[in-house]
Amino acid sequence: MTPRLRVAPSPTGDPHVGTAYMSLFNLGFVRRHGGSFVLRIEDTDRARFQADSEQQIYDTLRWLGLTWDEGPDVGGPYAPYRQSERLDTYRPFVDQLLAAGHAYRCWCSQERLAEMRDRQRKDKLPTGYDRLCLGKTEAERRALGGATDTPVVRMHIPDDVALTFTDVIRGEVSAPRPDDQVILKADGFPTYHLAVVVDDHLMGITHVVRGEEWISSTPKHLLLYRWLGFQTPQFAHMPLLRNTDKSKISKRKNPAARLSWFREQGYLPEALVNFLALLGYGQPGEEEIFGFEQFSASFEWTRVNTVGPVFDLDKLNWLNGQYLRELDGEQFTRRLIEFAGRTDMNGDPNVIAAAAPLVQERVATLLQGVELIRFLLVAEADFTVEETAAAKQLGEPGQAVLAAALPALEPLTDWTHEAIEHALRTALVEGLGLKPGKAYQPLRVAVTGTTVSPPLFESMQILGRDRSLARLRAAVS
RNA sequence: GCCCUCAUCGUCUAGUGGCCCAGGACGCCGCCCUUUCAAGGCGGUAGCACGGGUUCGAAUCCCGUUGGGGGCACCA
Repeated sequence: MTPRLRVAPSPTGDPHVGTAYMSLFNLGFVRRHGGSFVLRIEDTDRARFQADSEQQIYDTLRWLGLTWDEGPDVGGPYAPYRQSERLDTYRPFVDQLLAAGHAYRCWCSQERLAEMRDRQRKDKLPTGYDRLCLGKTEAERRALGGATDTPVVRMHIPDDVALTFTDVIRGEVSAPRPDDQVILKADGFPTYHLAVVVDDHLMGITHVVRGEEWISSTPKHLLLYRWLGFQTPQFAHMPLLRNTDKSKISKRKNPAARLSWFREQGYLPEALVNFLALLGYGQPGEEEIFGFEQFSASFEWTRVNTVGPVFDLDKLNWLNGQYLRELDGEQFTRRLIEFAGRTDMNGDPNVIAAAAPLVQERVATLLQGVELIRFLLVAEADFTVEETAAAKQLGEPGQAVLAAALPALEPLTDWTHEAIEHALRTALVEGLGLKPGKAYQPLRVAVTGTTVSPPLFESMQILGRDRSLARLRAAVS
């Protein structure tokens, strides 16, 4: 049997990093065993639906190279792959469950349900639907009050519902006893529970890979599979990615929960993939740096850990730096220019190309790279020197350095970093008897505006004679 | 509150009864290199949550405690 796995994000905002995490593990398994990876859009919640979100899902996943074999945009034998376009598909199954007595209509209003929950909470009882509508006709139910015109359909959970199942990551797992879960909402849309089971079956999904938070609803799904006569797939409940405080990773507490954040910050997709593969997973070998091919070649569900890993940006930064430095110069330059093009530092590509070799081994992200050469990219009128840097380096001693440096540089006709270095070394280190650090730092501040920059002489060469001298003169007080 | 689930350095992990007075990586600290910052090199800090068992022997097995996490929606 060739495996068919799917990832099923809902278009409800910025794609979540968890979507990439699940996709990576799905794909690792699929590529190893020669199966198919399916992308399905689960847009059954029209209250939270965001139109542009679906495109963002495609863009970020493609950026990471986690591509699917079937999906709404590429088609496939089981189309449509968007749940909102499959409403007619779900209806007969609901009717079938209703007819068999496995489901029933419920007219309880949201208000009544909320009150019921509050009361259960207060009485320290387990929460769950109290089955007021079970076995009643609409008229009988209406007589009791707290009813609405538009009923939902609920599962009728039997007393002997199976609470344990086998998970390919965790082994035997038991889950809490479910209540009579809604499977068809008042607006005619199915809930997740019905839709996944039906779609996974119809689409031939063999392994259901999802987050740990779904363990508690698996018994409901198992029941649905049985009632509908579907073969149950295998389950893999992945550990949840965590914030630093160990809570489930959230966009509110963690910028890294937003998948597009990594791109904005200038992370390399291959570094992110490597990092994600490291999370909650034993390494394929000694080496921590490896690509998707290696990950996939030895992929095993049993190697996935059951503890939710904290998303550690320090490690990602290190990894990204490693990938950045492994790039050959041309590649790095290309990526840096491309990245700059998406920021407000969209400067002259030739300048970026000239400066790229100076920053490649100094930065962890492309964003840092662009920021480091900002002083080369800004319009001269917008150039400013940081206040704290000026206060520190452009005082008395700094002015002496400037006074000696300017006459040494002004006569230079050969504006190369070698010539600049020679002139400055002669004038400052030998002439004034300064240590190199003391000698060059004021110039660095004057020319780059900060105390941290790429190498000074090369920077001045790229900046050019006129702009360099102008900035040095401007720093004289 | 109820149910489920998990537990090795700060973080990611190796470890499946003796090879472990626990190994690697990131971070952190120190030194070297050095025009700043990085990168690189060298060295260091730090952990089996706790308490009982089982066993000749436990990080590894069992029980309990504590702690963490998740779920308990007409959200996924």
